[in-house]
Amino acid sequence: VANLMRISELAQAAGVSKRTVDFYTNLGLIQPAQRTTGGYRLYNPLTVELIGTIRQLEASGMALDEISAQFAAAGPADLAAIVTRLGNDIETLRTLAETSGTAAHTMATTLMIRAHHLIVTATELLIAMPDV
Amino acid sequence: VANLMRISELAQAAGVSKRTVDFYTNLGLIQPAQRTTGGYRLYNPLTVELIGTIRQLEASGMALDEISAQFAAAGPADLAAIVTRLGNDIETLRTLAETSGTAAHTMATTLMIRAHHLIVTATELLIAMPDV
DNA sequence: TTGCTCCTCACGTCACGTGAGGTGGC
DNA sequence: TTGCTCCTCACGTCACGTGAGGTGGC
Repeated sequence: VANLMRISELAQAAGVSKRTVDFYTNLGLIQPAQRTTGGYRLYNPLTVELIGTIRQLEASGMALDEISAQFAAAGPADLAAIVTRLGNDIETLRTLAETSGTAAHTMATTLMIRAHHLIVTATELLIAMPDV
Repeated sequence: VANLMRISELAQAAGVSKRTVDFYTNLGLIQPAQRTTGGYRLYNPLTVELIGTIRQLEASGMALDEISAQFAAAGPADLAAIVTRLGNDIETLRTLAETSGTAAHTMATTLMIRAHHLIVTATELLIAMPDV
């Protein structure tokens, strides 16, 4: 196990404060790969990406404890099933969109933009997320 | 204009406290259709549904000021375009889903479930939202 | 010694309300 | 008068950090 990072290196590389790394560690969102005999945390460099992922998820509106719960989640959920269901529901929405009042239309658009952000974030995760 | 409601009727019908109706009114999220000469607010009964919509949007993670901004938004956004884009991006995600690690898979599933909630909410809006 | 780290306790900020109390309409 | 309403100022709670300060490792 080479190249483990101390907190300030990690913070710098991830673009957050040391305090935030400390905070996330205490929440259990990230864990040091090991500790020195003196108790210094030593992080796997992949944690840099993991922090990036956490920030993305936060920006998508997930609370830290939800993110934490997901990282701890046991089995692989059925992503394919939910994606299929999503596709179907979008078809429903598409037809509805053609005959709706403007106020609802505007609100719905906002929701769909948010949904789109989530989908983009999920895609980026599948492409880039380290399996820490 | 018949059947205007006072604050306690509205609160009761919408299932929120009078204080909350007051709060939303002050934020401009809802408006009384008129006021009595003494200043009592009189709300359109459709406001009951509107409050329901607001609660749904809140539950979907929208902040009140965003909801407010959307109600105030001018033009009809291009819902059809964003829905189409969403559909395309879901196709991308579907193919990715077949070859992803479990950690990313689990996170992505969570995001998709949230996206699905947004889509369901948007659909319900298009079906039910009063154009207040 | 110097600068780094850990830990803990407290504080800061923001969103979303809620309480209370004085005021006037009904 | 009674109960309703308005308004305002303050407080409560929770999430997400951040500050500061004492401690020990490097």
